[in-house]
Amino acid sequence: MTVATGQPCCAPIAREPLSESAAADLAALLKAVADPVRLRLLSLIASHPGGEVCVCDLTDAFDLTAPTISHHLKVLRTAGLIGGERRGTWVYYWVVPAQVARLGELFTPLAQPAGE
Amino acid sequence: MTVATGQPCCAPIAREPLSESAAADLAALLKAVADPVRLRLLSLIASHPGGEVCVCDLTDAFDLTAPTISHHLKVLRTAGLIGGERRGTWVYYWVVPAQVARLGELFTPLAQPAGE
DNA sequence: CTATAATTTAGACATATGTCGAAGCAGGGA
DNA sequence: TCCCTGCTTCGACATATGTCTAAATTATAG
Repeated sequence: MTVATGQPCCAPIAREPLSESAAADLAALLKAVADPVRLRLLSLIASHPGGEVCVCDLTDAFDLTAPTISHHLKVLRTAGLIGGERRGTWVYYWVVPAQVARLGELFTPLAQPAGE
Repeated sequence: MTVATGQPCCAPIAREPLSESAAADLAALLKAVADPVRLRLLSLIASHPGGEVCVCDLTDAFDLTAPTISHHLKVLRTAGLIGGERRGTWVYYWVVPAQVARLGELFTPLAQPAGE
């Protein structure tokens, strides 16, 4: 009848129907990571020792032109998932943990379907 | 220096660079939820007492035609995020927790940037 | 000041995606 | 049997997205 797990019960998504505006907001965030290249970019940046990566290193990891990588980085940045800064000749990017965490929280404690 | 949280440290995405195929696979899953309508649909289904919802109830919640709702449900279903079945006159849908959990796990224990 | 290297911006183009109206397919009743 | 209701499939269409080439921008080195 009631939930069997020790969870605080239910991801936001399962607790109550998402409002139209919350859905739009979250969908925009999800769109930013719903691309193979951007997922890999995010992973590359997040897993890099030091937490920062030079664009030059990112470009080498793909079979894509620099403008394309730049475009994807901009999408991630606009979504607030990464931050970036120019330092001399190179530009460095790092992840913004709080924003990435929003994605995780959305689905995580889902587990059981609502009623059960 | 080392991570300060009690976390098992780092979501898969931050532990090591995602492989090309893993990224493609996960991006497909994320694409399925990276839409305001589908997010709301998933939330409506997940939060419904009983864990099942009739399509007729879903259609009423949106300013969209039935074919469009049907299309979105198919996308969610193809991604394995929901299951569905016809029972007499009506068709019911429910969420598949394991698949939804994959999304949460991807980002959840991220927290700190890798190196720090 | 000019040349070179690292990124981003701009513009173009092909493909993918969201939405609709019309038609097709069950099931349940008269 | 015939029809009506609920849902899906089909085809069309406008918009969004990913990628490229060419050009602009910013910084360092001669």
